[in-house]
Amino acid sequence: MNRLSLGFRERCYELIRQIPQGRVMTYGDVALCIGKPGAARAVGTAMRLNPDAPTTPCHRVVASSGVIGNYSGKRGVAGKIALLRKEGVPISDGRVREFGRVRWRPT
DNA sequence: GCCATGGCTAGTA
DNA sequence: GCCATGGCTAGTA
Repeated sequence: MNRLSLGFRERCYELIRQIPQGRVMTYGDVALCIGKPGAARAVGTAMRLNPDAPTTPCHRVVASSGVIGNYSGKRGVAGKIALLRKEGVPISDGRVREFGRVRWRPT
């Protein structure tokens, strides 16, 4: 499947499937990486419509501030936090700690 | 086509 | 203020 033929949502999903366990990306970086700078909010929409969370790991996408952000999968934000913690992402007070180290960008 | 609705955010105050 | 989605309506054919 040629990635240029994929729609916005599929491009998002394909990208976030590359995020390693224990790491996160921001909505804005996802937008940037698929060539749609400024579409952070639309990335949120795509994540909301993710048909198979958490297999397609939309829980690994957080706000640019390090704040966890929303989650429409099982158990909502609590579920998102639980998944991330299980994967080794340090979280307290609703934000990712050591954000600089945990934040991931494709190489 | 228009409009409302969001898992948002850079940049002002 | 931005952008993809989805629902709905004029207004054409």
